[in-house]
Amino acid sequence: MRENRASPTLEDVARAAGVSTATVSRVLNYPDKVAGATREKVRHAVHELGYLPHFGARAMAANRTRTIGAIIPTMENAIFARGIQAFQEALHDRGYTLLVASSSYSAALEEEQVRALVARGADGLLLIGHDRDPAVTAFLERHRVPALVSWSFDPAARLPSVGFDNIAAMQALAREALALGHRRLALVTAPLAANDRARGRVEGVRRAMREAGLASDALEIVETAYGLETGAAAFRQVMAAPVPPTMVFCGNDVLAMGALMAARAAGLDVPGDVSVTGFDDIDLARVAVPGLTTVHVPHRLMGATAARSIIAMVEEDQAGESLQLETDLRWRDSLAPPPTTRRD
Amino acid sequence: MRENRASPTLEDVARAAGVSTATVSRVLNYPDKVAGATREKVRHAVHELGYLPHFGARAMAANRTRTIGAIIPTMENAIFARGIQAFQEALHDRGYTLLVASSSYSAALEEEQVRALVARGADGLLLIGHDRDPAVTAFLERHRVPALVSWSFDPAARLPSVGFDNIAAMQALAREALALGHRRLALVTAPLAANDRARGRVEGVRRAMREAGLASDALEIVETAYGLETGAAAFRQVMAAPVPPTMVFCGNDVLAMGALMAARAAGLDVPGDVSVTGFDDIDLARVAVPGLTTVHVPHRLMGATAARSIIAMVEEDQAGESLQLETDLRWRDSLAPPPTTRRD
DNA sequence: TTGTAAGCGTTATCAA
DNA sequence: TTGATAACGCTTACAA
Repeated sequence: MRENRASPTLEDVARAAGVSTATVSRVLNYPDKVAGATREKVRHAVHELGYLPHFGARAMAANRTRTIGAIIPTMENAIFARGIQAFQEALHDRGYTLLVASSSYSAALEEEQVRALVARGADGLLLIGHDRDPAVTAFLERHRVPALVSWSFDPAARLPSVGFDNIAAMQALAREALALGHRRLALVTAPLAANDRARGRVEGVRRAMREAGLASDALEIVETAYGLETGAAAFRQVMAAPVPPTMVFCGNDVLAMGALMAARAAGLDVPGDVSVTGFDDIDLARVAVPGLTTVHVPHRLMGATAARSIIAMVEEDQAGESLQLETDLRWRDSLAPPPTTRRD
Repeated sequence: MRENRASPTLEDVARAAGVSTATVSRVLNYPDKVAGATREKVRHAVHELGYLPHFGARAMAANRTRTIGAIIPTMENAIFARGIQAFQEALHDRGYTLLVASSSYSAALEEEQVRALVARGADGLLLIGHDRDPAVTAFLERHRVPALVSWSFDPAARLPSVGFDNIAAMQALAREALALGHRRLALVTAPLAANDRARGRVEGVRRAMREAGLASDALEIVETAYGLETGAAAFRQVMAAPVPPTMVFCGNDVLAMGALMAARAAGLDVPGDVSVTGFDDIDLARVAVPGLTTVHVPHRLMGATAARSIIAMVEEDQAGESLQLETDLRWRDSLAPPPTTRRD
């Protein structure tokens, strides 16, 4: 059995090249520590045999994998796709491989994924948002795996972060809406528990309301799972109020697209009858009819910056420095002054 | 240095529990081969120490990882997201972990990713489409890693596949367009090289044209990279012809959304002035204005079926059986009869 | 510049 | 039911 070894090993290569395994390993890892002729001989043998280093063996011997893990709430939508893509491109440029796992917005699943990625030898981890069981951070510390938070910025948090200020970003948007004259406000958001980004965005609207002298608890809030249909349903719910809002903030662009869908289906004109805004500025926002006014997040920059940061943490055993990025408003067509006609 | 060992090992657990490492390993892998009391002692120690098996060591000793790799052209869009999500859920249910890599629609990168995943110990691989360098298949054979193709079905291909017939699916759509009276047809597609799905869809339109007695080389084709903007540009190009088409097929929904965007920007009514169709039926297709008529692909079913199939290949050393899934037309608003007015 | 050999943390075979 | 112990494939002192 097993006469036909499936994959050649270092030893096979060494034998073929007539050198020791140490030399082959050196050629693979520190080419210039080996004489030119030897190097070529070895490379030839490697190629000839179709040799592939065994990752597990390497991880065990070297105790590092040049692998970074990332755990995002979901792969199924565009919100994280662009940033993660940039993250992975930047990692790749530095010779690192990205392993992506998704938590389905579940704290328990996130914890499981953290363990899975650490077990797989991730040298460092990228996590989304600051909200999580301290046990997770403790686990990471115990295993000496550096972690960086993104999509959220909080210099006071336990883990370093590369992200933006969700409160300020939403507050800026809400200020504009208030300046246009909106007074009856509603907000559709992802579930707030264990989601500091979502809570930050709510807080942003509230602060803008207080600034404008409004009672911030007058804000009608509907929490719902991520999705087009759920966004549509939440919008319907919010508009079913005896005195419906003239302005519906959505915690992200996908929920906002759902709201736009529901509005059209209900024969409501956006922004004539009601204004709708999103958050993220994903591709969809431009395709929407009407164009979706939203908060632009510099996803690609964020991903690239996060990559640089986590690599520094891994390689230089650095504490990890927090970095704040700026967001800005993208005016399109879905936000306008409220209807002037008093119907009641 | 390194006095404080970072992660506890099997040996630490064994010592804490007062048993041998073999027993700890048994508790972890074959719990019922160990006496109840011993088992509990060990489990307690595992928990106490926060022990986590070292993946690399395990891979090396057991020569399997319960990991499946998947290489998709891109993570940045929705086309693969849903299917892959279903794939991973099904794998998870069976105790497997999914590793996703993306090839950016590049054959060379795909090859690199295949090697990376095999090096990481993937027990099996999911690939998209049948087009690839035979060297890749040879490599997989040499390393004894079973692979399954999805998003395309071809019982004659070298690798087994779980997917649908791209030709027939597009042909069915094109038949409808022809039945509505369209005669000047154009098609916007992803680059055809190394993409059997895209080529199949073109062929589908051509066959329908021939069936209808049309010269199939009258089909105007524009190849372009994946994206909203590129789809828009390709649409503009196609419509700039001296005699513009009344019908623009798009090879996927994202290109179609780009076309819709461009049409709106150009003041063209869809489907009044020109009909547009997509392929895939991603979420966007429903949000589009007008609603996008497209080919529905059973992504979730495909992912789940592929998972079952690849696991069978891995566990039972099975050859892998090919399975064809059905697609169907989703009528929405972007396809209608051509304008009746003769302008020329 | 190259080779020898000792780990790295598991699993699995064989004995007890 | 449990324990020794030999792999597994690689990296890296240390020696030559």
